[in-house]
Amino acid sequence: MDTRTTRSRTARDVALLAGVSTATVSRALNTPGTVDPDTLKRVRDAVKKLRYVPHGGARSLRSHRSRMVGAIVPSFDYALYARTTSALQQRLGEHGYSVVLAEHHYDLQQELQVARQLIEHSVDAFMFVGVDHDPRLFALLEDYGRPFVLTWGVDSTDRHPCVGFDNRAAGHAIARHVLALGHQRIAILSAPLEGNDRGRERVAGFRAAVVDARVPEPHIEYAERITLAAAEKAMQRLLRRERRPTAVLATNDVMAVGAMLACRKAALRIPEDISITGIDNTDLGATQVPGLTSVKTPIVEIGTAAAEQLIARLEGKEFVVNQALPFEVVVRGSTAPVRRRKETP
Amino acid sequence: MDTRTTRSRTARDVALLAGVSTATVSRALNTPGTVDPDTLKRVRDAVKKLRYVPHGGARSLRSHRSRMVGAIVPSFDYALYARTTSALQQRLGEHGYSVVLAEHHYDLQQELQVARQLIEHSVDAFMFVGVDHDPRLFALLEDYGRPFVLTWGVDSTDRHPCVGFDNRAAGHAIARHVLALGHQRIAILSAPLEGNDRGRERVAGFRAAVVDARVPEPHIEYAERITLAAAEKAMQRLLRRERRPTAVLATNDVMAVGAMLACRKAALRIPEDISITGIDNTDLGATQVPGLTSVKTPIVEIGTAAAEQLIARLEGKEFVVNQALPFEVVVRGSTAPVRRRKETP
DNA sequence: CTGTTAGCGCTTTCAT
DNA sequence: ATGAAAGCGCTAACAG
Repeated sequence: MDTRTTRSRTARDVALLAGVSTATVSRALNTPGTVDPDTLKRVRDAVKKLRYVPHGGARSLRSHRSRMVGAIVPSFDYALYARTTSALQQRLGEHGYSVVLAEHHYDLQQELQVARQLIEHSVDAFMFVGVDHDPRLFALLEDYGRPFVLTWGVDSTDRHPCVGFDNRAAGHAIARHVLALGHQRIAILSAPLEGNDRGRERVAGFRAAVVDARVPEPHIEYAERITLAAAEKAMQRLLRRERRPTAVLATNDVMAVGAMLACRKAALRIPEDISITGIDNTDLGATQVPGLTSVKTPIVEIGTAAAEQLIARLEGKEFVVNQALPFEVVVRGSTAPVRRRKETP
Repeated sequence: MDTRTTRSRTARDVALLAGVSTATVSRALNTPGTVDPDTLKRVRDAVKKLRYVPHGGARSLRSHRSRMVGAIVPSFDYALYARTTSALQQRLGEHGYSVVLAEHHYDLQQELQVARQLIEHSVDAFMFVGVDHDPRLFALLEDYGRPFVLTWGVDSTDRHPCVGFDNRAAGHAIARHVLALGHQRIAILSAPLEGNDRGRERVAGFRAAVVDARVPEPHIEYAERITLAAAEKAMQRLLRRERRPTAVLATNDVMAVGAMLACRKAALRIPEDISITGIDNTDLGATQVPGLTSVKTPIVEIGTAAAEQLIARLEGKEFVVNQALPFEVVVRGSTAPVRRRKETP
């Protein structure tokens, strides 16, 4: 018995068995239409019999294409980017592409590092989350001629292809909802904003709406990480301040649900004592009691559209450079009209 | 300007600039200890200057190693496997490995298909979820000499390396908790069990505990998919049956929270009218009111341990073949002692 | 439609 | 410690 760790068959083995040349094996596999049906069958039988799997490395070495796409996301927690990636993978899979996935934990340096690693593994194209990145990342991609698509945001400067939605507008929309309910003492509960342009835009949208409404400048409290525990702590800090807000705008659902947890522990009633909003419309928020008012963002659609754009580009077809997908405010029980001043001490 | 899509530099370019041979460039990169410090510096400078990234395909073609590991999971939804994979990636990343991720949506045929695709992309090793797989999968892995680790379960037959926990024991433990509260009319709310040995084991554990307690055989209601909506529907079917159960054991937290949603709509009080349990101890369950009683499973630990096992094997070191990690019942407000018969019509 | 040939970029002997 | 040379498995270019 052969004891080597890898004992793969090669195109030569298949060629020998089928009585053809390796070139014909290659054609049978890649452009079956150009091969005689009889020959094709013999090759396919040989492939099956030998359990032949071609060597992608050799293929990409020769053809400069690997049929792999890299997806680099901030984090897999809370299923948000995981679901976008899942949609991406699904659509790309239909076209014979595999997806190589990596996280950078909101560290744009690490993002660059990881991208380099994936270029080394010959991925043909990239999906990134967010529009702000290390300039060296763009230089690298340009250098190695790798197409890419930025997601979860829209590039206002139109410099790079992207598929996402207007995070600022989303923040603005949900803040408008809260303002329309009469709230004047509004606070913002934010995820860390380093390397997180989505969060920054959302906060900017919140503030713009509040300022436009001539309501006092909102206090911003930052959580140390995007986790329920960190959000809860930040909310507790917020509640310890002088004048408690009547409404809290959180930059995403995790922050918002963390805020809800803090309110429960502080025996504050939602929405009677305080209104809370999230963004992203996750199951986590939707299943709370009361349900979390949030913005439904195009989580899955982004993945599908990004895949389609990349496929188009890789196949040299036309594509829409800048795609802004729609979002929608979803009102649930966590927001209500503000109560009379005297009732909230 | 060069208009080719890929204009990568090669080891030759680096060699020329550094005034050495390509062999030395290779050594400088892979075994820096065997190269003269001066030469090493010249090579490294050249690498940096040219923004040289080696071609992984060529490397794996020659060296039979790609430093990529494939992780094939059922699904990214609900962050469960995503978090395991995240831990896997983190640990593997520290050792210079990248992770290629793929889903199979509980279809073991597709799993086989995807594995073949990843072998084509030369991944060095695999992580799979669950212990039951298509026999052809194992044949393929054997054939191509790829080490693998099965996760999220333990292989009772000891045939394959695995890192997980005893799902049957987990189901048994939480069922014991419910039985100890005096429940006698117990129902099981199950995820689809096709291609899902974790679910099957959990259900088996539930049943064993119930049967041992000489309590009537539990009715099993199946959801069509692992989603909140499908779970809610299944629970509604359960509630329409003749004698409503006083406790429902769900095979995971998503099923359990879906059950909670159905109870809310039916105006059933939890836990006064009905007790509900999950498994996996997710944030989704923990943040419900009342909190979901569940089993805390080693979600992250599985990923880390799987990574460590694979690294050990890839580096030819000793490793523990069969790792069973601990779990723990977490009691929250969704379970309570059964009420007197007459109070539940 | 099919075979021959060359070579992608790298690592690995084997020399020195 | 370094270089020369061979070749991993595949596909593209060219001939027939």
